[in-house]
This record gives sequence, C-alpha cells and structure tokens, in this order.
Amino acid sequence: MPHLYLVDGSGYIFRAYHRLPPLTNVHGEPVGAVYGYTTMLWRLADEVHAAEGPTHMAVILDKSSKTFRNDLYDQYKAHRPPPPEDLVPQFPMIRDATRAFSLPCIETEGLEADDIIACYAKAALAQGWSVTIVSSDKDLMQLIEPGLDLYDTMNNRRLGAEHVAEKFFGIAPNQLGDVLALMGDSVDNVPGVPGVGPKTAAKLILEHGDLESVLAAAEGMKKGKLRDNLIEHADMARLSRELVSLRCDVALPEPLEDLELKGIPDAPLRAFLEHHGFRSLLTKLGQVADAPVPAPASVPMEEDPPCNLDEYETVQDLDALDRWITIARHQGWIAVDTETSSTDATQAELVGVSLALHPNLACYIPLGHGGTDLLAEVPVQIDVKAALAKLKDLMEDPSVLKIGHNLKFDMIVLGERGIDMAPHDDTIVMSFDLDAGLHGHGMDELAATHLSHSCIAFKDVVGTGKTQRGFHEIDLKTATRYAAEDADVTYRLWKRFKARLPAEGATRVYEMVDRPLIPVIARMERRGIKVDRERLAGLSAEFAGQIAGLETEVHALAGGPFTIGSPKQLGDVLFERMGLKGGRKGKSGVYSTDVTELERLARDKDAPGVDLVRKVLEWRQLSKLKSTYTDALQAQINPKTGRVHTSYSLTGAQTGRLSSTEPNLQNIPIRTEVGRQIRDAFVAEPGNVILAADYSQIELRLAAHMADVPALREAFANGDDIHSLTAQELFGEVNRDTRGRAKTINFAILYGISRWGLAGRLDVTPDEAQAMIDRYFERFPGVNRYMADTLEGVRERGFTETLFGRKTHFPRIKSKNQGERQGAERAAINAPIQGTSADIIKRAMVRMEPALDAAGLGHVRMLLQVHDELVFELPEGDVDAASTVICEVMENAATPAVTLTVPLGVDIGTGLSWGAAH
DNA sequence: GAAGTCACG
DNA sequence: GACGTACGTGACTTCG
Repeated sequence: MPHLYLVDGSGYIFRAYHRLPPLTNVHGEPVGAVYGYTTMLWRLADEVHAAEGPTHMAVILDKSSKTFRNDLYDQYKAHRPPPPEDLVPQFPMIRDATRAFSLPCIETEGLEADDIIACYAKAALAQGWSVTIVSSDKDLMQLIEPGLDLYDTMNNRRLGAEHVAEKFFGIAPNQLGDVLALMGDSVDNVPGVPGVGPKTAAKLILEHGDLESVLAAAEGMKKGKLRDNLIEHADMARLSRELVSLRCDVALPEPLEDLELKGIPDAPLRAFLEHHGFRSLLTKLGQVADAPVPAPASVPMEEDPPCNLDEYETVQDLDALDRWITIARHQGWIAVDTETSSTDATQAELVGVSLALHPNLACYIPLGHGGTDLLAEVPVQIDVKAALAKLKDLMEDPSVLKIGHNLKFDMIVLGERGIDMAPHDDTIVMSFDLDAGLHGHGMDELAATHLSHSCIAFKDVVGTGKTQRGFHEIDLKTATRYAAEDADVTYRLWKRFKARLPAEGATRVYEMVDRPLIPVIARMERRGIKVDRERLAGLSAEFAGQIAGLETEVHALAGGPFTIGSPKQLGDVLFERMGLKGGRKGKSGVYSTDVTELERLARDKDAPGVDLVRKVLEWRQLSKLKSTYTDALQAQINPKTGRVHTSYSLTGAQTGRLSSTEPNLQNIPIRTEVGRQIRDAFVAEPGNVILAADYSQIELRLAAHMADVPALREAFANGDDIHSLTAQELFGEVNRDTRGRAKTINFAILYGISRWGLAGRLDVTPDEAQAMIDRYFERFPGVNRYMADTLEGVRERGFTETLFGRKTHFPRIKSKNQGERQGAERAAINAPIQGTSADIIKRAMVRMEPALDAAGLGHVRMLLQVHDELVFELPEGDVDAASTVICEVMENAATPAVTLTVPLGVDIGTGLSWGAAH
C-alpha cells in the first residue's frame, strides 16, 4: 500500500530556526534553518526503501499570512511578532531546497499548510493509504487515527494516539480539537476560555465528551471562576473551535498520484549543496571524503575577536550537545580537546571533552567530574555512555574534520573508548612542519606567539605539589574556561596554519608524511610491548649485588666513603685525593669525570688509582642500567595490559625524528653485552615472535645520494661494506683499525665535521685529522660541495630542507657568537640527512598497516620505532610472509615522491625477544 | 631546575 | 688570539 509523507515545511523551519545555531553559508547568508531542513529531507529520502518508508511525498508550505481564519476572527495570529530578520531570507530557500530534492511543493492561497495537509491526509486515508505527517505541531495531532501518525524528525520519534494521551492527560486525537478550543493558544491568539489550560480543558472534555456538552453543563457546575468563565466566554470557545479545526473540504491542488516519489536526480541537488557549501552533505552525495578542507576565508583572521572565556558554554544535556554536533556537520570541521586524569593517554580517565566551532564559539562537556570526597556533590553531566555515543558519530563522521592540538593523545583516549577518530588535522604537527627550530610548539607558547593570547596555565587551575587536584575535582565554571579555551585556541591556530601550509611549501611533508602518521603512532602506543617483569627483577637484584660490592671496593681504594654518583665528589677524589692528572672543565669548575675521561685515565696502567677508575666505570654502568632500565621499566608496566606503552613525540626532534618518552624505548641498551640482557626482557606473547627490521646504513646511503658521490653510490649498489671501502680509499688497506677509523670519519661527515672533533675521536692531532678530511673530500667528490651548498642555503633562507620538503630552521646560523654559529652549521649539515631518513621511515610506517592488511597479515602488529628500525610482534607462522611485505614497504618507502640513486637495504631478524631478534 | 652523565640512533 | 669542538634525543642523580 502507498505511504504518503506530508512534510510541514513551515512548521519545521520555525522550530529549526530556534533550535539550531545561527549558521551561515559560504556567502554569509543565514542558513541554519535551511540546513536543518535539508538534512531532514535527506533523512526522509533515505527512508524510501525502508519497510514503512514513503512511496509518495510532498512538502506543504504556508502561502500567505491572510487565511479564511482571519475572516472568522480578525485577531487571529494578530499579535504574532514578525519572523526574525535572519529567518526571513530562509523562506524562499526552503522552496529551493525542496526543488533540489525534486519534491512537489504545495501551497494554496487562503489556506494554512495545516489545512492542505489535512485535505491530503483525508484523501489518502480514504483510498486506504498510510499517511505520515512530518511535523510535531499539536494542531495536526487532531488528525491522528489508525493509519496516520506524526513524525517528529527533530527528536526522531513517531507520534500516535498514545503521545496525545500522554501530553493531554488522556485525551483521544478526535477530542483534541475541543481541548484546543477550550485552552486557546496565546501564540496564534486563539482566545479559548480564560483560566482554562490544557489540564482543565482535558478534564472537562473527558468528563463531558465534547465542547458543546461542556458548555451546556456549565450552568450546573459548582459556583466559581471556572463556571463563570465558561458561561461568559462560551461564544469565544465556539469561535476557537472553528479556528482550530482543520479544513479538509477543498480540492487537492495536485492529485495524489502526482506525489509519487521517482528518485532524486543528482545534478540539482548537487548544485544546491554546492551553492550553500553544505560540505557534509556533498560528501554523502559522493564527493571525496578526505578532500582537504578549504581554509575558512569569510572572516579575515586579523578580525578574530580576542578570546572571551565568558562566552564559553558548559554542555550539560544531550540537546545542547546535539546543537554543537549539528554545526560541526554543517561546516565540516571542529576543534576537539579531551580533559583527562593523566598525561598518560593509555591509562587516562576521561573527565570531559571540549569543542570549538568558531573563535569564541566553544564549549566544554563535563563527563567525569565529581565523585570524590573533595567535590562531594556530583554536578549535572550528560551520561558518559550517551555522550560518547553521540561523540562517536561525530568523531567518526568522514565529512567532519577533527582538529586537535597533539591529537594523538585524544585519539588514544577516545580509541580506548571505541572511537576511531577520522579525518584529522593536528596543530602541533602543523606548527612543527612550518616552524621547526624557531620555537616550541606547545599550545601556550603558540597562543602567545601567534594570537598574542596568554592561556590559563594548567597549574593555576589544579595547583601544584601536595595540594594539586585532579581535573575532575575542578568546578565546572573554571573547568569550562580552561578546557574550552584550549579548543578555541586550537581552532584559531588551525586557521592560521591551514593558510600557511601551502603558502610556505609545507603541505607536502604534512600531508605525505606527518599527518597520516598520527593515527599509526596512536595505535602503536595503544598496543605497547610485553615486558617480562621477572626477568627485569632478576637483573635488578643481580646488578644491586654487584653495585654494592663495587661501592665497598671503591670506598676502600679511595680511602673513605663518598658519593660515587656525585661527579663533584668523584672529581675531588680522583684529581685531588688520588692525584690523578686531568683538567678542570666547564664553568662550574668541576672536574670532568665522564666516560671518555675515565677511560683515558684507565688506559694509563701505571697511574695510581687506575683500579679505582675501572671500578667506578663498572659501577656507573651498572647503576645506569639498574636505575634507568631494570628498575624503572618494571614500574612502567601497565597493570591492565601487562605491557609497556611508550609515548612518541612527533615534534620532539628538530630534524623530524620521533622521540620516545615515559619510558624512552629508543635508548634500550644493545651496545654492551650486560646492557643487551635488558632487551631480552622485551618479549612476544606466547605463540608469537618479535621481528626487528632495520635500515642498513640509511644515513650514509642518503648522503651518497644527496651529495651525489659516485664511488659511494656504486658501493651501495654493489652491496659492498662501506666502511671498508672508506678505509681502502683513505688508508690504502683494510684492517680492524683502519675500518674503525673509517667508520668514525664517515659519521663525522654526517655530523658536520671539525678537525678538532675528529682529532679527539681518533686520538690524532688536528692537523692529521684535517689531512684525513682533505683526503676524504678528494676521494669522494661531492661531499664538500654538498656541505657548502647546504650552508649557503641555510644562511640565505634560514632553514634546511629534506628530500620531502621538511624544513628545519636555524636562526643561530647568523649568530655573532662563533660557537653558537658553528654549532648551527654542524646541525644544518646533518639535518637534511637525518631528516630525510626520518621522513622515509615515517612513510614506511604509514604504508605498513595497509600493506600488511592487503597481504592478509592483519595480525602483524607494529610496536616500536627506533629511528632506523621497526619492531613487530606477529604469529610465528607469519614470519616469512610478513618479512617479505615489511622489506618491500621499507625499501620502497621513498617512492614515488622521491627517486633515490642508491638502494635502501633492510635487515630483518626474529626471535622470542627483542634481544634475540637482533 | 641546572648540570653532569650515559643509554640509544 | 679566544672560542671549545660531532648530529639528534630522554632519564636519572646530585646539589644548590
């Protein structure tokens, strides 16, 4: 059977106007109500194929303000205020929208939309059709009967007789006209009977049956105001009855059959959506979901008003949350920030979420406040589950860009709650890709630099030290000011960076390397790596015993106890008490006692105190391993997962490398046998293995490519040992000693060589070091040239660039201080090489998961990155297949953006632990 | 919080 | 003639 949907367009637009925020389209025209109307039509159109969906549909509008009711009663709707100024231009747009959907739009002179709806409803019902009136107007509820219901699209509910009974105290739909007549309507100026509201009206009708019976019974009622009013205003009640009656006796402007739905042509709808810039709907129509969002140009950035913390809203009910989500869907982007109980995203409790849509249009949604002794009273908050369900839809909506500052954190927090945020932009990464080397990228610093705004300091909100409170204990007013400010500032920064990225040539590295990496890193952090606690505890105990023994021996040799860990005391003991030779270093006037100095002392077998020095070196090594690794790592194991979850910083290293904190898993020992045991504590789950894949000599290979050194390029192409080759070229023979020296020189080149530095490393004179450097430049032409070009570039432009366009700024390149300047020069020579290497492994990481998935290796988990190494955990049986994919991805990570003239080599190892995988 | 030291690439 | 010498990180300890 046909099902006719009659859309009360006029009713909808008023409700939408008051309920939705004041949106404007790309032309600056107000379109809030139109947007709401368009999304509603969309939803209805989507229901076409549903079981109870429409087969016929029409939109009914009011034609003019004068109707037959004004002839009945000249005061009808007389006091109604004119529609708001910014609603008026939206009326014609409603017609545009309806036409865009190719729906019939019906309006008739002298009739209200309600009457036309009633006519169509009756006609359809008479033919046995079902009818749904898309409205929640109480007058239209009179029409409800079997086969006809109302559909309140704003609250997504069907309204039937039960709803009328519930709202009007037991009244049936066919009695509603009488109730409405008695109670009147102040908005439409239907007079009714004074003193009679819905409750009294319903009671009277239920008691007496209908209006006339009520009026007839008035005389017999007990004396009182009600009786008097009913008698005195009986005629007004009868007039009201006529006014609220719906006329269904006029001819249908268009026959029912013509309302049949015939599908919605694409072109007019697209044109309409494009005209208004309704991005999210365009996306649904089939535009690319991840198309870059244009920078909002309508408001020049300079005209952004200053941050006004008093304008922020605290969102405490679902309706309010819906409002924010609606605007986000409309404009296609939103700034997001989460407040939590901890800076460790993998263990943090969610305390609240803040959102920003425009400068100063920001809110805070408290979700986990209260619940402690300190804040005994739990404030009004949306139920976390309900709020997260709403937020999930928004966060996962492919047509809404989520903007955050260090969004990786929020991705992890929400990821732990089943929300897979996408698409995204991150202002901390944007800032890094624009301004690495110029300043930090924390929000407070960026707000001060770019917005001349000083953010509320977190410690001013929660305090410090013993009296520090959790964010969940902060009152909502303060919490809103702090949290919403962060979202607001993030939004403002995003506008600026969004415009700067293409203008400053930073889009390439941002879009190709760093932006897509964020969710990859978030997943790695969430996975963590399993650590064998017992093994670490065993090592700790072992080290503790040895340290204690060494301490006793050191004190005995030194002739008395002192704090070995104090460089100052140790220096005094060695150089004063024991009389070893060595010089002061540093401004603080403390003897240098670092490992190179102590090893120098230890080499002199005959010097007094050699034994002491050797014991101290051993003590130092074990103390370091115990305190930094075997003890600390145990404390870092997440009790819930049994794994260690590091946090990677994408902006920590100026060159574009990642850095790793809490704990740092990029400096787990490997170079010494005793330290290496710590790696054995990083293990795979039963049935799995650890796979470590590392680039072989990647920085030297890149140097060979970038400096265009034929001999080196050939050597890499042939798979030769590059340090041996260097030894052959520099010293004419290859042995352990010359190869070691050659290796040192190769690294020295990468790091920005100085004759003194190399001399110190090789224990030769600066002149001899210079001779080696000269010979190197001679044998490997291109290197010297590359270094000179790099320096010229950085002096001229202030920054270096990687092959992928990543910039690193070096403001000190112009320093008057020679030391500073030379330091900047060395760093500038290194940055393009180290940075390109970082770009390449990042690209490999971005491509790794899709490549593994495509190969049916979805169970292979990428866990760690250590600059030139990726660590995976995978089922034992997948090793061969995974190795192939991993190698392939890593070796080809530069292409097609960059074509290298050297191959990239990857070595792979596997084992039950990280240590065994090397 | 600075300085010194040392773990990694 | 002095400067103070390799690039990039983070964590721990001592000490003022």
